[in-house]
Amino acid sequence: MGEYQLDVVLSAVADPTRRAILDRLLVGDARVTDLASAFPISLNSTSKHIKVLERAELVRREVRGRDHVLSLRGEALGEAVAWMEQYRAFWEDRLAALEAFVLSDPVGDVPDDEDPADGGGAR
Amino acid sequence: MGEYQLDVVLSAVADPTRRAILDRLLVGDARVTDLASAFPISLNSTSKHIKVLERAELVRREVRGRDHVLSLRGEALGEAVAWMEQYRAFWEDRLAALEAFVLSDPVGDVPDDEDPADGGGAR
DNA sequence: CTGATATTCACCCATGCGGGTGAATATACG
DNA sequence: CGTATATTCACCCGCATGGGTGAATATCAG
Repeated sequence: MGEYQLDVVLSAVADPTRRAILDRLLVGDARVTDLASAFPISLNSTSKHIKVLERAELVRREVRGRDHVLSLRGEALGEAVAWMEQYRAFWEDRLAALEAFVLSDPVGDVPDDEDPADGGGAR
Repeated sequence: MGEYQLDVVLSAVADPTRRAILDRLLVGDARVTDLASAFPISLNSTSKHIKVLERAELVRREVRGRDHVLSLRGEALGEAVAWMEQYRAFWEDRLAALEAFVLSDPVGDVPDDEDPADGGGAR
């Protein structure tokens, strides 16, 4: 839910191997061994990565006899994206805004020195 | 760009303190000291976190004399979100899709065959 | 120049993490 | 039953990381 889960999810996805695992699962479900053989890491290491992804609720495990079938489960990513959306204004509309005032301000009164908001003030 | 930057960005954002710093910058620019005093960590530690955020291109530093003013710079988050969007189908439209075929298939001929993507199956 | 403020640099320390190996444990198969 | 396969458990190792302290390094103010 809150902060903690975001920690778990983001740090889980921060690892390239784990992202690769997720990418692989995007194609279809797979067993631990399948995943292990798809990457240059040991079966054991793969097992650990999976556990991390499981804790982050990014994969679901279905035990079928001796096989553990992993499948994708992206809700957690949805939450992560939701958090990032807060910052959307800082990557989207950014160029648009710049372009906008540049075009609409032939005088050249460019506020290149951003307003320091509240930041500077104190002390 | 590719994989590497995603590593840097995601691991940068995976830390709660760094996310808090970003949240703080959402309100307005701030100096290193301002950020440090806003959290229970030392000035030094704050400086390090900022450097990490800088490497991830999540904050911009403008040196004004002895003050370093930090400001938000979310493009990188945009890329991260772009990566996550790949998995959108696994959290969004999930219920919608389920509901959809349930409603549009009164016969009950559900494609429950071996659709691996589902995984949810019975249990 | 001298002192105060803002940041960083250079270390130190504990912990966590990715990866590896070898031994359990569970399930399938003959 | 016994053997092979699938996963995990228990450790071990190297390294990065978060956090801390104290000493540089800049810049501002007298």
